[in-house]
Amino acid sequence: MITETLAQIVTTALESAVADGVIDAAPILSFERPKRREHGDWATNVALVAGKGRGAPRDVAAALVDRLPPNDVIEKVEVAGPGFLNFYLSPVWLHDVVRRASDPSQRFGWAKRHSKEKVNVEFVSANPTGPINVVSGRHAAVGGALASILEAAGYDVTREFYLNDAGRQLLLFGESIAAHYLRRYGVEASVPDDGYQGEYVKELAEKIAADIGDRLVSVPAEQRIEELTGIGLAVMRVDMERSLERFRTTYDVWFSERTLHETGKIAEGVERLRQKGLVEERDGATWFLSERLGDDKDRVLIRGNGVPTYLAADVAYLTAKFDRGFDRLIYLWGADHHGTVARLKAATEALGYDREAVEVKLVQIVTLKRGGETVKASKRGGVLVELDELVDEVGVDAARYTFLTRSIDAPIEFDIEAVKQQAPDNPVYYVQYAHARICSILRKAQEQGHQVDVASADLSLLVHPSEDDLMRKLATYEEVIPETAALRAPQRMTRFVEELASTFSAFYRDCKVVTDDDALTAARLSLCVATKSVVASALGLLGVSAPESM
RNA sequence: GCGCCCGUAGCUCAGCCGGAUAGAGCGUCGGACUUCUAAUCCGAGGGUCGGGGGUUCGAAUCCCUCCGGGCGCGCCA
Repeated sequence: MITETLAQIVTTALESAVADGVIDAAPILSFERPKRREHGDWATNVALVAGKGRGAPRDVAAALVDRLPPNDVIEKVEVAGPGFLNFYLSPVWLHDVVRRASDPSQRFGWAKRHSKEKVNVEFVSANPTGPINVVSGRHAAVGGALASILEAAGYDVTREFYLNDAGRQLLLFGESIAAHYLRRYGVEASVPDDGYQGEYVKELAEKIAADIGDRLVSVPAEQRIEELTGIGLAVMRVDMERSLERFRTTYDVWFSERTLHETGKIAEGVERLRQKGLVEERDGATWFLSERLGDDKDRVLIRGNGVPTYLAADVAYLTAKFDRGFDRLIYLWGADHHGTVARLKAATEALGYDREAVEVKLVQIVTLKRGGETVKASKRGGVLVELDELVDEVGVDAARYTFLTRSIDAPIEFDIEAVKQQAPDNPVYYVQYAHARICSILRKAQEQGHQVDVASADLSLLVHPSEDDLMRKLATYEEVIPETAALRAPQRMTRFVEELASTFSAFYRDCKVVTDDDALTAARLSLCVATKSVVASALGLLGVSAPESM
């Protein structure tokens, strides 16, 4: 990457300046891309930092310029403003970018060296007691994009869904199905007050009845509920997976909470904590002394009735993940779960793992609205906006893109009517249109007998400011991937691809690609191919399609 | 009361790991299609970056404080 080369050059100058007593020590060196074109290709503030207290950062900057070793990268250096060093690079590096970017098999922008770090990204993990809703859709879009971007940044990533297929919620779900099932056969029954009221439960019960008939009507209630829970769970599980796949969200692992209970892992986890002296029996329950490890208060692991809490399962699950060899666990949780982060971190430390290896990203609330009216999404209450419904209305691309332009820290007000209405104006189409347009140009070039051969094209013909801008924008992709991954901020990728599309549009406006000038046409076609490849790559990481025509 | 998040253009939001003149989309107003895709482009208008204080050569960005909004503070998940 060009910044590495620049860093080497400037470091040499810094060392020389230290040796000569111009500055005391070489500060941390960083480069940034100036917002304004006249500030060069890359800038650094080292002189400002190193000159601190010495009064004249500009003098330090000038001294550094004098000490830059000879090289074939930097075309010009200027000392600017309070003491910035602005570097203007030789166009050769941009040509190199175009060549590398134009070949999709080279995966331009992706990490060259693969980290050994194994990362587990767990996201959505919704209760399997109802269809995937719009809120989970945000998690699916963000988690999936984040996982892909981490992969591009060189991590070994596993996408995981934690299936809460145990516990009270599931029982309530089973009881709710059973009530509808019985009523279907004329037996009086009602859904528990705290059960699942949604219409889909009735449909589910009827579907099951159609499959298995009335054989569960006359069996003991306990058996009926157990069997219906199992069948209902399996149906919902398939349904969720299908909705998520339709939303271009796939998983490597569906991890069942139930297996933790059945294999004794939960009891083991409690024992491990007990051995650390962090478990205490109190009021008939088993407590984790998490307050000692930074939590607000101690937490119950095993209730008085012998049933483990969600935390106990989390402890076992945490262990299971580390046992599978992961170095880092990223959890995407709804912001309403932030209160449980401290206990998970406490458990991490208690079990002897690195606190920092567990990273909980809180995805802020999605407030659902429908025509201005707030709807409280709740599976149990029966009010929900299904992801499938959103996809039916606005399509996968627009839905994903809408979620991916926002920071996970930003609460989203999601008015489904407004989103449907605005769908045609969604910026995603702008980006896709740019891609389709490039494809159209390439088709036209081919019709006219132009061959695209980036290797032999004379890229030094690309001298128009719009060509220059486009090459520079392409070059930034190499920083966008690692930055987006490091900040866990998929919206950066969305912004980037939008800017790239916009920069391409300016190029399209100013520079006719297919002309009688064969050499220039070849150069511009190369730029088109590179742009197409980067747009497709970025959209791919976001899970958005890149159409050949629109 | 305590904790976490948010407050930036009319609306929805980027920018926040300190940098040079704060951005985008939508909306509004005015322009551009015999042209490689007008799902586009060009231009205009629009801002006490919630208020105040501090740190710094430099603050939308870091710290403190206040105000406003959201979420959470269970032997629920």
